[in-house]
Amino acid sequence: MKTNKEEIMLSALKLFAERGFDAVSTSMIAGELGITKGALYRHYQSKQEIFDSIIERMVEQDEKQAQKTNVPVREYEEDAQSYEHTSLESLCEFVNSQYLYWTENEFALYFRRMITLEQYRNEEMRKLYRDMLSSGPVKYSRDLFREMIKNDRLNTDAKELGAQNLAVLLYAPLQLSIQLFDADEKDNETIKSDLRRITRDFEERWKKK
Amino acid sequence: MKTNKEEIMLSALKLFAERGFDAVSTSMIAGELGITKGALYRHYQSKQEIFDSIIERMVEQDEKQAQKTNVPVREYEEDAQSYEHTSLESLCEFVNSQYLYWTENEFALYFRRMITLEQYRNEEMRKLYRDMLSSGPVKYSRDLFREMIKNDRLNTDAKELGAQNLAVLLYAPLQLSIQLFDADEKDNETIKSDLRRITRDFEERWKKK
DNA sequence: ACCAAAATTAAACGATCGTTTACTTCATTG
DNA sequence: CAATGAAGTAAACGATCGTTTAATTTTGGT
Repeated sequence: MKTNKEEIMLSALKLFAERGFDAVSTSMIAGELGITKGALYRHYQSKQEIFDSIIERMVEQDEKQAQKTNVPVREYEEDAQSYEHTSLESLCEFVNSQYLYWTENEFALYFRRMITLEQYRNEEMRKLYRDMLSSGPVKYSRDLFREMIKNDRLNTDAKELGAQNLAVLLYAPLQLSIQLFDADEKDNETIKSDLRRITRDFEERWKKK
Repeated sequence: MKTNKEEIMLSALKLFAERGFDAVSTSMIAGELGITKGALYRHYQSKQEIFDSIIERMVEQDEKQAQKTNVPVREYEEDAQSYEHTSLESLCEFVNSQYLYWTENEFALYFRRMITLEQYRNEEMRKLYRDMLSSGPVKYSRDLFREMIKNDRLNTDAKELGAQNLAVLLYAPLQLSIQLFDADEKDNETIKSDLRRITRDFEERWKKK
């Protein structure tokens, strides 16, 4: 029965996502894997190192995920060039793919819950939660809307409402949909199609006539 | 220096909201109050009892808060009568007052964070989180929209979109606004007025012409 | 000012925490 | 097949957990 680092990380992640880092003991992690806690230390130097490697893994995966989407990368490239070809359509598509990512990708699902539980602990965790799940994506799409307004890709109503509010209107339903998923996973299909309906409505409403 | 139950409850709540129930020790709670942990047990039988009394207190306060709003109470009264006089305007007002409640009422603010950290622990906590903060309010306003559609108080676009999606569109910006507040409390005033702008837009969009 | 009641302290309880140690079992490969 | 290193076990470490106990201090009413 050879346990590897990957298995330990996933078992620990699932427990951290349910109870939070401090509430999960090394015995619990080991128990989940059918080994004793001493054996964990053959693979990781400490419980903290397991946590750190989860973060590291997620940051990597998130960067890969960002590259796959149609929208420009989330890095701070002030280069306006990259924003130039963003369409309302691809932004809405991005929202729907984000829902799938945070609910159906196993690692992303549990990581999201874990970081939700750790967000108020210290500045580092708060920043991670912010960048990946709350104000980060909002700021990011606000910048895209700003550019789209400047380039006259949206209608006059959109210009009047402003980039920040547009970003909130687009991103908020995604956030709530994810929460509804957590409330009852069985509603997944309904939530998914409702979100699709809502983004279609969004697209229709603000596109240039 | 006479410590009372109220002080203990609030100190414990603030710590629970930062770290989660399991991660907070009785020594930490006592330390926050400038006493030793043994003294806590003159007021509460156990650490769990402190937690339980926080829940109890919040449920009471939440019922009071619900009665103060213009919208009908959230109880399961299938009595359609009570929904009859709900207006789009009062629903939007409700959303804005909810933002104030969950960010500026001290007890509600810390309780919300605490229950956010406990939501995945067990079915009881999940239900509490759901009822107070996620699918509960959505279902509640969905029912209101359903009744408003039936009574022909909304325009044809609203009818076509459906009560559930309207509820999501109304409630989601509130949820995200609260998250933005948590991300950076200094933005409170901006977030507040943005939310007001968004609900005004909502009202304008779906009201019967 | 005194005295009972209430509040607090310091110390100890067994349990469990994260981690280390010494020893045993397993799996691979030359 | 024997040997070698990795993987796992069981036990112990000191620290801290939630809780209890006994002694001490503080408080409030007459």
